[in-house]
Amino acid sequence: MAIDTRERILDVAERLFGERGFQATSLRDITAEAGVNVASVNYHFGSKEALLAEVLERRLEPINERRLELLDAVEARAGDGPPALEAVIRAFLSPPFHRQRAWDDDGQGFFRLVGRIHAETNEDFRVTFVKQFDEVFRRFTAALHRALPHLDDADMSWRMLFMVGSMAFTMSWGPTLVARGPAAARDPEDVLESLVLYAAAGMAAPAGAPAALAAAGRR
Amino acid sequence: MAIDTRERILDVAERLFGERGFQATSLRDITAEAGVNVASVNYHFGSKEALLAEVLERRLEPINERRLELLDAVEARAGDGPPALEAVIRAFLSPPFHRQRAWDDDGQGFFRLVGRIHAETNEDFRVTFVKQFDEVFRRFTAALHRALPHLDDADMSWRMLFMVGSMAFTMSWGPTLVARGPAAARDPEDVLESLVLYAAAGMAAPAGAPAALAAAGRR
DNA sequence: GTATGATTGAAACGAGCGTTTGATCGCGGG
DNA sequence: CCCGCGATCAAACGCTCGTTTCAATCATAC
Repeated sequence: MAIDTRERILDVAERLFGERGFQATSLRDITAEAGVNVASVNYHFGSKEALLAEVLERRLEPINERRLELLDAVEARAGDGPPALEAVIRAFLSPPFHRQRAWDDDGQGFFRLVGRIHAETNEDFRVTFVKQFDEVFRRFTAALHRALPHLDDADMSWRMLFMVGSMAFTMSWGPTLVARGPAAARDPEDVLESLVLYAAAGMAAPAGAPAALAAAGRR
Repeated sequence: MAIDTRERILDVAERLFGERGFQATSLRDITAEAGVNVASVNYHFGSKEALLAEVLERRLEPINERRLELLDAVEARAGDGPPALEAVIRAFLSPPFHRQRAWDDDGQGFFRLVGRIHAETNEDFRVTFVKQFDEVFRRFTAALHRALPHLDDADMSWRMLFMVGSMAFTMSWGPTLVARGPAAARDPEDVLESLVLYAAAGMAAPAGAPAALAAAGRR
């Protein structure tokens, strides 16, 4: 049919990967729903894995670009001083949320996919996946170090992992939570704001006592 | 062979599900490595899905029991007053970590599996999975409400999702992070402590402004 | 020692998977 | 007009999957 076969495949794949996961979605599911031939995936993308990579890249590239733009603005505003913690965190967290106007949007496919992708796939894919975030992580780590000089490298690494975890989990389970607990239903924009406040407070928490000492004190 | 076929299958399944994910692990992988017949999985457990359920239950039941025990102690200590926030959070977060003495432990299989399982599987399984946490969630929600009276139901739901997200993500990616970034390598016990501090600070963050108002103010 | 019921074993089943093939279509340039 | 080529199609390939079958084996109670 053919307005653009490639684009149709990418759209459907994004949604189905998000809904069911990568492994559980077959190329036949995707192509049937997109109204194209099975062979077209391998013709246009080469393989199922390559399709996943392209689905992710199509969305992640603009998101990571936007993150860096926002961080540039925050750092410019800060001049030589430390950047504002909350602003740095907002620069990191807001871009993926801004595709998601409502919880049942079309964007939901990608939203959930990003949440999922962190837990699925094998170790090799993780490495490839992480590489796409290389610059983003370097820049944000540096900015956060300036905003939070009391944290050492290890503390910072773990806290960033905590932050990304909250984000990924929210993207993956948010729709489920909203669908089942009416009390929790809120604008995605408000959830983002809530997440920014939470992460900023967590990041700014006092550093834990050094390893061995703290452990000895507790036991 | 045969000390206990059931147990051997559960052990190997736990590790492989953790390493590769549920869908990506075949019963033939599991049974070959356990040195048992393929048919024994269906004989002892009924199906692959039922095997997963039992793998999870074997570990989660004692973990959730321990969580409630610890919460009982915290609440007893608090008497009629509000329980200590950090203690409540530690009661929730510490049990799954205490199976994990080192990052390359045998316990790692389950550790990573729990992280993975939150993002894998289909919507139906999620519902079943969540039910196992019903009491735990109710009890901890109530305790946290007492410790943090300034949060409404929606705020609390989302912040608990954030907390669980940090935990799950740490369990899933912690080993990867440690393996690749030597700076981040720390005792799991210290990472737990770091996570408790982070989550307590995040939970205690001021409540966001009401939805529409905050949005209007920002835009 | 033999009957009995639980467990294990080798083999096969049918279905679904990702991928490949080779014919066919549609269309813009010579 | 038709040639050439990218795009599409139906069909098939080879493989792996979860599950089932049914005979062989084992442990136990009589």
